[in-house]
Amino acid sequence: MFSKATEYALRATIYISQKSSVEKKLSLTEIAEAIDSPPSFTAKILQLLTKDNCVIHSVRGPNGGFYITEKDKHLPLKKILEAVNENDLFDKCILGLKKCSETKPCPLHFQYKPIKQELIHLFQTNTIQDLSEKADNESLFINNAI
Amino acid sequence: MFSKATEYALRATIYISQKSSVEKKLSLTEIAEAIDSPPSFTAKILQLLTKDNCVIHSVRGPNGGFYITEKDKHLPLKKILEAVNENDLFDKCILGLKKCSETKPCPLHFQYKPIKQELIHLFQTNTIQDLSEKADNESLFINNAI
DNA sequence: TTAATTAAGGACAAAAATACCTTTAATTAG
DNA sequence: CTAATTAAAGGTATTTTTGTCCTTAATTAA
Repeated sequence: MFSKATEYALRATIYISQKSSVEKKLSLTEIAEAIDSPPSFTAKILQLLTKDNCVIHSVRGPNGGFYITEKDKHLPLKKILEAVNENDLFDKCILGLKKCSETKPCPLHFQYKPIKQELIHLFQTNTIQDLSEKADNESLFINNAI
Repeated sequence: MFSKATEYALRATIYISQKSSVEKKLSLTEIAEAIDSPPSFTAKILQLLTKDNCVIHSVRGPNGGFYITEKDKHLPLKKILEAVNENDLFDKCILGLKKCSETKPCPLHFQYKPIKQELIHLFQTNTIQDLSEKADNESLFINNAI
Protein backbone atom coordinates (compact mmCIF):
# COMPACT_ATOMS: atom_id res chain seq x y z
CA MET A 1 0.00 0.00 0.00
CA PHE A 2 2.45 2.64 1.20
CA SER A 3 6.19 2.95 0.65
CA LYS A 4 8.51 2.27 3.57
CA ALA A 5 9.20 5.99 3.73
CA THR A 6 5.53 6.74 4.24
CA GLU A 7 5.07 3.96 6.79
CA TYR A 8 7.99 5.29 8.83
CA ALA A 9 6.67 8.84 8.52
CA LEU A 10 3.26 7.85 9.84
CA ARG A 11 4.66 5.70 12.63
CA ALA A 12 7.23 8.30 13.67
CA THR A 13 4.65 11.06 13.76
CA ILE A 14 2.24 8.99 15.85
CA TYR A 15 5.02 8.13 18.27
CA ILE A 16 6.24 11.72 18.50
CA SER A 17 2.69 12.86 19.06
CA GLN A 18 2.27 10.40 21.91
CA LYS A 19 5.51 11.00 23.72
CA SER A 20 6.83 14.45 22.98
CA SER A 21 6.16 18.00 24.01
CA VAL A 22 8.09 21.25 23.78
CA GLU A 23 9.66 20.38 27.14
CA LYS A 24 10.35 16.76 26.26
CA LYS A 25 11.96 16.26 22.89
CA LEU A 26 12.71 12.85 21.46
CA SER A 27 16.01 11.84 19.91
CA LEU A 28 16.29 10.17 16.53
CA THR A 29 17.65 7.09 18.26
CA GLU A 30 14.65 6.74 20.53
CA ILE A 31 12.17 7.27 17.73
CA ALA A 32 13.79 4.81 15.36
CA GLU A 33 14.00 2.20 18.06
CA ALA A 34 10.40 2.68 19.15
CA ILE A 35 8.91 2.42 15.69
CA ASP A 36 11.36 -0.27 14.48
CA SER A 37 12.91 1.63 11.58
CA PRO A 38 16.49 2.15 10.33
CA PRO A 39 17.81 5.26 12.14
CA SER A 40 19.64 6.92 9.25
CA PHE A 41 16.79 6.44 6.84
CA THR A 42 14.36 7.66 9.45
CA ALA A 43 16.48 10.80 9.84
CA LYS A 44 15.93 11.57 6.18
CA ILE A 45 12.20 11.17 6.52
CA LEU A 46 12.05 13.31 9.64
CA GLN A 47 13.83 16.01 7.68
CA LEU A 48 10.91 16.05 5.28
CA LEU A 49 8.47 16.33 8.17
CA THR A 50 10.39 19.17 9.85
CA LYS A 51 10.98 21.06 6.60
CA ASP A 52 9.46 24.52 7.08
CA ASN A 53 8.04 23.21 10.39
CA CYS A 54 5.30 21.58 8.37
CA VAL A 55 4.41 18.83 10.84
CA ILE A 56 7.24 18.14 13.28
CA HIS A 57 9.67 20.56 14.94
CA SER A 58 13.31 19.87 15.68
CA VAL A 59 16.05 21.39 17.81
CA ARG A 60 19.76 20.59 17.59
CA GLY A 61 22.20 20.22 20.42
CA PRO A 62 22.05 18.67 23.90
CA ASN A 63 18.50 17.94 25.02
CA GLY A 64 17.46 18.63 21.48
CA GLY A 65 15.36 16.31 19.36
CA PHE A 66 11.97 16.15 17.73
CA TYR A 67 8.61 17.27 19.03
CA ILE A 68 5.19 18.34 17.87
CA THR A 69 3.06 21.22 19.09
CA GLU A 70 -0.48 20.82 20.38
CA LYS A 71 -1.64 22.89 17.46
CA ASP A 72 0.01 20.65 14.89
CA LYS A 73 -1.53 17.57 16.46
CA HIS A 74 -4.75 18.72 14.90
CA LEU A 75 -3.37 18.40 11.38
CA PRO A 76 -4.90 15.61 9.30
CA LEU A 77 -2.82 12.54 8.42
CA LYS A 78 -3.01 13.72 4.84
CA LYS A 79 -0.45 16.36 5.79
CA ILE A 80 2.09 13.62 6.47
CA LEU A 81 1.47 12.04 3.09
CA GLU A 82 1.99 15.40 1.44
CA ALA A 83 5.24 15.92 3.34
CA VAL A 84 6.68 12.66 2.01
CA ASN A 85 5.33 13.30 -1.48
CA GLU A 86 2.88 10.44 -1.47
CA ASN A 87 -0.15 12.65 -1.67
CA ASP A 88 -1.15 11.76 -5.20
CA LEU A 89 -1.54 8.10 -4.22
CA PHE A 90 -5.29 8.22 -4.11
CA ASP A 91 -5.58 10.22 -7.30
CA LYS A 92 -4.12 7.62 -9.60
CA CYS A 93 -6.01 5.12 -11.73
CA ILE A 94 -5.91 1.69 -10.16
CA LEU A 95 -4.79 0.21 -13.50
CA GLY A 96 -2.19 2.93 -13.97
CA LEU A 97 -3.89 4.47 -17.00
CA LYS A 98 -2.96 8.09 -17.55
CA LYS A 99 -6.12 8.96 -19.42
CA CYS A 100 -8.56 7.30 -17.04
CA SER A 101 -11.29 9.74 -16.06
CA GLU A 102 -14.99 10.07 -15.38
CA THR A 103 -15.71 10.41 -19.07
CA LYS A 104 -13.12 7.84 -20.17
CA PRO A 105 -13.08 5.43 -17.25
CA CYS A 106 -11.02 2.28 -16.93
CA PRO A 107 -12.98 -0.92 -16.33
CA LEU A 108 -12.52 -0.64 -12.58
CA HIS A 109 -13.03 3.10 -12.31
CA PHE A 110 -16.56 3.32 -10.95
CA GLN A 111 -16.15 0.38 -8.61
CA TYR A 112 -12.90 1.70 -7.22
CA LYS A 113 -14.19 5.25 -6.90
CA PRO A 114 -16.12 4.86 -3.63
CA ILE A 115 -13.24 2.94 -2.08
CA LYS A 116 -10.84 5.68 -3.08
CA GLN A 117 -13.19 8.21 -1.53
CA GLU A 118 -13.16 6.32 1.74
CA LEU A 119 -9.38 6.22 1.76
CA ILE A 120 -9.20 9.95 1.13
CA HIS A 121 -11.79 10.52 3.83
CA LEU A 122 -9.80 8.39 6.26
CA PHE A 123 -6.68 10.47 5.84
CA GLN A 124 -8.46 13.79 5.70
CA THR A 125 -10.65 13.40 8.76
CA ASN A 126 -8.25 11.64 11.11
CA THR A 127 -5.85 13.98 12.83
CA ILE A 128 -2.44 13.09 14.21
CA GLN A 129 -3.93 13.42 17.69
CA ASP A 130 -6.76 11.03 16.89
CA LEU A 131 -4.26 8.39 15.93
CA SER A 132 -1.94 8.90 18.87
CA GLU A 133 -4.89 8.60 21.24
CA LYS A 134 -5.86 5.32 19.62
CA ALA A 135 -2.27 4.16 19.88
CA ASP A 136 -2.37 4.99 23.58
CA ASN A 137 -5.55 3.06 24.19
CA GLU A 138 -4.58 0.12 22.10
CA SER A 139 -1.02 0.08 23.41
CA LEU A 140 0.76 -0.05 20.14
CA PHE A 141 4.23 1.48 20.04
CA ILE A 142 4.24 1.32 23.83
CA ASN A 143 7.01 -0.79 25.32
CA ASN A 144 8.15 -1.54 21.80
CA ALA A 145 5.05 -3.66 21.28
CA ILE A 146 5.41 -3.53 17.54
CA MET B 1 -1.45 1.27 -5.20
CA PHE B 2 -0.15 -1.53 -7.39
CA SER B 3 3.32 -2.18 -8.78
CA LYS B 4 3.93 -1.63 -12.47
CA ALA B 5 4.13 -5.42 -12.86
CA THR B 6 0.63 -5.83 -11.47
CA GLU B 7 -0.78 -2.98 -13.52
CA TYR B 8 0.62 -4.51 -16.70
CA ALA B 9 -0.68 -7.94 -15.68
CA LEU B 10 -4.21 -6.62 -15.18
CA ARG B 11 -4.17 -4.53 -18.35
CA ALA B 12 -2.70 -7.33 -20.46
CA THR B 13 -5.23 -9.84 -19.19
CA ILE B 14 -8.15 -7.52 -19.87
CA TYR B 15 -6.86 -6.85 -23.37
CA ILE B 16 -6.25 -10.53 -24.09
CA SER B 17 -9.71 -11.34 -22.79
CA GLN B 18 -11.26 -8.79 -25.12
CA LYS B 19 -9.40 -9.62 -28.28
CA SER B 20 -8.19 -13.20 -28.20
CA SER B 21 -9.61 -16.66 -28.70
CA VAL B 22 -8.13 -20.09 -29.35
CA GLU B 23 -8.33 -19.26 -33.05
CA LYS B 24 -6.97 -15.73 -32.71
CA LYS B 25 -3.87 -15.48 -30.58
CA LEU B 26 -2.20 -12.18 -29.82
CA SER B 27 1.51 -11.51 -30.13
CA LEU B 28 3.56 -9.96 -27.39
CA THR B 29 4.17 -6.97 -29.63
CA GLU B 30 0.47 -6.31 -30.14
CA ILE B 31 -0.34 -6.66 -26.46
CA ALA B 32 2.47 -4.40 -25.25
CA GLU B 33 1.56 -1.76 -27.79
CA ALA B 34 -2.14 -1.88 -26.94
CA ILE B 35 -1.71 -1.58 -23.20
CA ASP B 36 1.24 0.83 -23.42
CA SER B 37 3.84 -1.26 -21.63
CA PRO B 38 7.50 -2.13 -22.28
CA PRO B 39 7.49 -5.31 -24.41
CA SER B 40 10.36 -7.14 -22.70
CA PHE B 41 9.07 -6.49 -19.23
CA THR B 42 5.58 -7.44 -20.32
CA ALA B 43 6.97 -10.73 -21.62
CA LYS B 44 8.22 -11.57 -18.14
CA ILE B 45 4.85 -10.81 -16.62
CA LEU B 46 2.99 -12.85 -19.22
CA GLN B 47 5.27 -15.74 -18.35
CA LEU B 48 3.93 -15.58 -14.80
CA LEU B 49 0.36 -15.57 -16.09
CA THR B 50 0.93 -18.51 -18.44
CA LYS B 51 2.88 -20.55 -15.88
CA ASP B 52 1.01 -23.84 -15.46
CA ASN B 53 -1.73 -22.32 -17.66
CA CYS B 54 -2.96 -20.52 -14.59
CA VAL B 55 -4.69 -17.62 -16.36
CA ILE B 56 -3.38 -17.14 -19.90
CA HIS B 57 -2.30 -19.72 -22.46
CA SER B 58 0.53 -19.36 -24.94
CA VAL B 59 1.71 -21.08 -28.09
CA ARG B 60 5.07 -20.61 -29.75
CA GLY B 61 5.83 -20.41 -33.44
CA PRO B 62 4.09 -18.78 -36.42
CA ASN B 63 0.54 -17.69 -35.65
CA GLY B 64 1.36 -18.38 -32.04
CA GLY B 65 0.81 -15.94 -29.23
CA PHE B 66 -1.30 -15.49 -26.14
CA TYR B 67 -4.95 -16.25 -25.57
CA ILE B 68 -7.46 -17.03 -22.85
CA THR B 69 -10.14 -19.70 -22.80
CA GLU B 70 -13.81 -18.94 -22.19
CA LYS B 71 -13.56 -20.97 -19.02
CA ASP B 72 -10.67 -18.95 -17.66
CA LYS B 73 -12.49 -15.70 -18.34
CA HIS B 74 -14.62 -16.60 -15.35
CA LEU B 75 -11.65 -16.47 -12.99
CA PRO B 76 -11.69 -13.60 -10.50
CA LEU B 77 -9.18 -10.76 -10.83
CA LYS B 78 -7.67 -12.01 -7.60
CA LYS B 79 -6.18 -14.85 -9.62
CA ILE B 80 -4.06 -12.33 -11.55
CA LEU B 81 -2.78 -10.77 -8.33
CA GLU B 82 -1.83 -14.22 -7.08
CA ALA B 83 0.01 -14.98 -10.31
CA VAL B 84 2.20 -11.88 -9.96
CA ASN B 85 2.70 -12.49 -6.25
CA GLU B 86 0.84 -9.41 -5.13
CA ASN B 87 -1.90 -11.34 -3.42
CA ASP B 88 -0.90 -10.47 0.12
CA LEU B 89 -1.34 -6.77 -0.62
CA PHE B 90 -4.64 -6.54 1.18
CA ASP B 91 -3.48 -8.58 4.14
CA LYS B 92 -0.80 -6.19 5.29
CA CYS B 93 -1.09 -3.57 7.99
CA ILE B 94 -1.46 -0.11 6.50
CA LEU B 95 1.30 1.16 8.82
CA GLY B 96 3.54 -1.81 8.00
CA LEU B 97 3.42 -3.27 11.50
CA LYS B 98 4.17 -6.98 11.59
CA LYS B 99 2.28 -7.60 14.80
CA CYS B 100 -0.84 -5.64 13.94
CA SER B 101 -3.90 -7.81 14.49
CA GLU B 102 -7.47 -7.78 15.76
CA THR B 103 -6.26 -8.14 19.32
CA LYS B 104 -3.24 -5.85 18.93
CA PRO B 105 -4.45 -3.38 16.33
CA CYS B 106 -2.56 -0.42 14.93
CA PRO B 107 -4.27 2.95 15.32
CA LEU B 108 -5.74 2.73 11.83
CA HIS B 109 -6.66 -0.95 11.96
CA PHE B 110 -10.40 -0.79 12.55
CA GLN B 111 -10.96 2.14 10.26
CA TYR B 112 -8.98 0.57 7.44
CA LYS B 113 -10.58 -2.83 7.91
CA PRO B 114 -13.85 -2.20 6.05
CA ILE B 115 -11.98 -0.51 3.21
CA LYS B 116 -9.68 -3.48 2.95
CA GLN B 117 -12.73 -5.75 2.85
CA GLU B 118 -14.17 -3.78 -0.03
CA LEU B 119 -10.94 -4.04 -1.96
CA ILE B 120 -10.81 -7.78 -1.42
CA HIS B 121 -14.45 -8.04 -2.44
CA LEU B 122 -13.77 -6.06 -5.59
CA PHE B 123 -11.04 -8.40 -6.73
CA GLN B 124 -12.82 -11.56 -5.66
CA THR B 125 -16.19 -10.88 -7.23
CA ASN B 126 -15.11 -9.30 -10.51
CA THR B 127 -14.10 -11.82 -13.13
CA ILE B 128 -11.78 -11.22 -16.04
CA GLN B 129 -14.79 -11.32 -18.31
CA ASP B 130 -16.65 -8.70 -16.28
CA LEU B 131 -13.77 -6.32 -16.76
CA SER B 132 -13.26 -6.97 -20.45
CA GLU B 133 -16.96 -6.35 -21.04
CA LYS B 134 -16.70 -3.05 -19.23
CA ALA B 135 -13.65 -2.19 -21.27
CA ASP B 136 -15.63 -2.93 -24.42
CA ASN B 137 -18.51 -0.71 -23.41
CA GLU B 138 -16.39 2.08 -22.15
CA SER B 139 -13.96 1.87 -25.05
CA LEU B 140 -10.76 1.76 -23.08
CA PHE B 141 -7.87 -0.08 -24.72
CA ILE B 142 -9.79 0.15 -27.99
CA ASN B 143 -7.94 2.02 -30.73
CA ASN B 144 -5.11 2.59 -28.27
CA ALA B 145 -7.30 5.01 -26.33
CA ILE B 146 -5.18 4.69 -23.24
C1' DT C 1 35.49 29.53 25.27
C1' DT C 2 35.58 24.68 24.85
C1' DA C 3 33.73 20.22 24.68
C1' DA C 4 29.82 17.49 24.15
C1' DT C 5 25.47 16.50 21.97
C1' DT C 6 22.15 16.42 18.56
C1' DA C 7 19.92 17.23 13.97
C1' DA C 8 20.97 18.74 8.95
C1' DG C 9 22.92 17.81 4.70
C1' DG C 10 25.53 15.61 1.29
C1' DA C 11 27.77 11.70 -0.73
C1' DC C 12 27.73 6.99 -1.14
C1' DA C 13 26.04 1.86 -1.07
C1' DA C 14 22.85 -1.88 -1.32
C1' DA C 15 18.65 -3.81 -2.70
C1' DA C 16 14.62 -4.06 -5.35
C1' DA C 17 11.88 -2.92 -9.27
C1' DT C 18 11.79 -2.04 -13.92
C1' DA C 19 13.44 -2.64 -18.49
C1' DC C 20 16.37 -4.64 -22.19
C1' DC C 21 18.82 -8.10 -24.97
C1' DT C 22 20.41 -12.47 -26.63
C1' DT C 23 19.98 -17.28 -27.11
C1' DT C 24 17.04 -21.34 -27.05
C1' DA C 25 12.93 -24.05 -27.86
C1' DA C 26 8.65 -24.90 -30.09
C1' DT C 27 5.78 -24.62 -33.98
C1' DT C 28 4.39 -23.84 -38.63
C1' DA C 29 4.62 -23.23 -43.56
C1' DG C 30 6.92 -24.15 -47.64
C1' DC D 1 13.87 -30.93 -43.98
C1' DT D 2 14.55 -26.00 -43.86
C1' DA D 3 13.50 -21.44 -42.90
C1' DA D 4 10.69 -18.36 -40.58
C1' DT D 5 8.12 -17.01 -36.53
C1' DT D 6 7.01 -16.63 -31.93
C1' DA D 7 7.30 -17.37 -26.83
C1' DA D 8 10.59 -19.10 -22.99
C1' DA D 9 14.54 -18.47 -20.40
C1' DG D 10 18.52 -16.45 -18.82
C1' DG D 11 21.56 -12.75 -18.16
C1' DT D 12 22.44 -7.85 -18.07
C1' DA D 13 21.45 -2.84 -17.52
C1' DT D 14 19.01 1.02 -15.62
C1' DT D 15 16.25 3.34 -12.30
C1' DT D 16 14.12 3.85 -7.96
C1' DT D 17 13.84 2.88 -3.28
C1' DT D 18 15.91 1.96 0.80
C1' DG D 19 19.61 2.38 3.80
C1' DT D 20 24.46 4.04 5.56
C1' DC D 21 28.13 7.13 6.67
C1' DC D 22 30.59 11.29 7.33
C1' DT D 23 31.00 16.11 7.84
C1' DT D 24 28.77 20.43 9.17
C1' DA D 25 25.86 23.38 11.92
C1' DA D 26 23.42 24.49 15.99
C1' DT D 27 22.84 24.34 20.83
C1' DT D 28 23.96 23.52 25.55
C1' DA D 29 26.62 23.01 29.67
C1' DA D 30 30.75 23.41 32.08
